[in-house]
Amino acid sequence: MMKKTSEENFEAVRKIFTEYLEKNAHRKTPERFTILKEIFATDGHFDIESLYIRMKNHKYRVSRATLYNTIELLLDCGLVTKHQFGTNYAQFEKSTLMRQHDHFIFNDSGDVIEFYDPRVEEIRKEIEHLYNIHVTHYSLTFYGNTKPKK
Amino acid sequence: MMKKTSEENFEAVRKIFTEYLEKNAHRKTPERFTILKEIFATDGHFDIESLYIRMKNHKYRVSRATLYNTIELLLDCGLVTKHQFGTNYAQFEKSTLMRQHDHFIFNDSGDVIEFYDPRVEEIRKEIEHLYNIHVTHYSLTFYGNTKPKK
DNA sequence: TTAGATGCAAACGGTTTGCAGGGAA
DNA sequence: TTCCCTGCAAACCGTTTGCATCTAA
Repeated sequence: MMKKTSEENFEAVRKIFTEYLEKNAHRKTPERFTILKEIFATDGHFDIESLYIRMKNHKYRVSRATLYNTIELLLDCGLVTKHQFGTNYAQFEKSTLMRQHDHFIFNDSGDVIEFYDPRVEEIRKEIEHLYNIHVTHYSLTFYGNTKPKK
Repeated sequence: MMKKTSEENFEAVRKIFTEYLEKNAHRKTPERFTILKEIFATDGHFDIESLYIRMKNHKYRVSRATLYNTIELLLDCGLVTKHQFGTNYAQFEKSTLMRQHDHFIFNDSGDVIEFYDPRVEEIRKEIEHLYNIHVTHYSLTFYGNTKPKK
């Protein structure tokens, strides 16, 4: 089976966003799609300020207000997820089609390792059952350093 | 075996703080111990602003700067832990002698359920081994609602 | 045509910083 | 007496809001 090209993948993403906007009677403005494209053109985590600067460098006329506005829509339709890694500003991550994952953050550099562990899902189910609650989202983050040499 | 009174427990806490201050050549100011006392006199999570207001209501002369300063010391000696529950302000929790626990946050009210699950520790060990890293701290938080009635 | 979206700048709110005065050692 | 710590207020910075203008529908 052929791997999808990133263009094809982005078309799928664009379609999800388009349908979300139509369904919720939001306008399909060029700004919104430009922001979507910029986010999906880069890997890793980002914050609003760095996205703003990146778009400015690409000569796009955009305001922070619109970035915050659009991120909100992208969160709502699940194309982007939000993290608060212990700092007082939010970081974001484009959603991938790959499975759920968690994070390890290096204390000094802020670098990120992503990992997956099925036991988190088991814990979630047990918590839901135990307290009769419904989990909408969660966050598991480990913080630390590279292991010191012996 | 008799349960310790809260006074006895607080004496233990005061001692930890005192020894920490002495060991690190920090002054044992009355403000620092008043803040410690105020924090341990109340249950649940708190943020700096509510602690500030609480102390003002108790007619203590205290500044936000000193609260931030002192909280930093309390974090450093492990008497307080810091959380960032998806908001853009920090919340704190006095350390208990009980075992490690994690959190469930109600989306609407912000209310907190604490729970413990040993599998988190297993995940931590595996992550450390897998990536050759050392975990200094971590955060597992579920967010959600009460289960809707059928 | 019009209500929703945008860019800009000011406002907001939690946190940090600068500084003169105060007090622990 | 020293210099760390305090209270106060201003600065800082990520985020939100108000508003005139623009534009998708």
